[in-house]
Amino acid sequence: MYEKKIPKSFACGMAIIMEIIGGKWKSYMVYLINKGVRRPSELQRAMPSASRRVLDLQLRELEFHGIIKRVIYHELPPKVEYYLTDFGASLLPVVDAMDKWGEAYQGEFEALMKKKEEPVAL
Amino acid sequence: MYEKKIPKSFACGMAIIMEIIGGKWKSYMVYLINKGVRRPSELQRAMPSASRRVLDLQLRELEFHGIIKRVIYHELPPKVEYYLTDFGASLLPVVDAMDKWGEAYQGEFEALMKKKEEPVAL
DNA sequence: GCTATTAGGGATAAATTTGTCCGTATCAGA
DNA sequence: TCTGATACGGACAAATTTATCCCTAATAGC
Repeated sequence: MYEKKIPKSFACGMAIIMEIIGGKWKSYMVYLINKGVRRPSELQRAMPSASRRVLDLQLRELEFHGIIKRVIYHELPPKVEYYLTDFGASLLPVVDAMDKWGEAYQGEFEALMKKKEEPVAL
Repeated sequence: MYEKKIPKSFACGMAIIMEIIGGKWKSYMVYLINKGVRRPSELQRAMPSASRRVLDLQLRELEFHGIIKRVIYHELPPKVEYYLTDFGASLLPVVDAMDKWGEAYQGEFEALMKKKEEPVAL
């Protein structure tokens, strides 16, 4: 996956959940997989700005961390589906809270950021 | 702060909250500041494994994003205190949920990771 | 024969984050 | 005078994450 050189220390709860869903698209993938978007190609269509390579890598990590389970159908063209494990499902309330906060405060956040750009009055 | 080359797109709520507390120590700092650990030197003593430089950088970003407010006392030796803004305080339930999840599932997570290291039976 | 679909890896580059080291300045105390 | 505390920034290096490009392999459709 990549040999880490700095040991991770999971001193607080945040460090653990960040290790798991800290990737750029991971939390959104958990969200989508739970919504029934199961196949890699579907996931990519749902997140067009994510590169397919990175989605694959992050799916591997979610699988490695026990959040999702990969089900392989031996068909052609290949078919794979991802499902949340029970462990992964336990994340849903948290992911949901994060998403809800983001939706609720997006306006305020963007307004704040916009103010930074305004020229300072003289 | 650093000129970003890849534009951020905040298509979903998760992306926003990740932008804000995605840094390695940010969520923990929000947590600590709320607990009353206000001065940079105190924060560092509370997180000895974080480098002071990075704490400063991430404090700047939290301030930039409107999460914390810096109060400067014009004294010597210098004194600075950080406080959560109202906007920052709105994050608390989410940060708390993340932390609680981490604490609750740390055992399960580590057990899962440990299994990966076990030799496969033949 | 081309093209597209499917899932994914190898190699590598670019972007970003984190860390290290040193320097500014001021005052207090040994 | 030397050391330590305080807060912070510059310059740079190292680690990590994300992105780009190209490859495999089987089948359906034109």
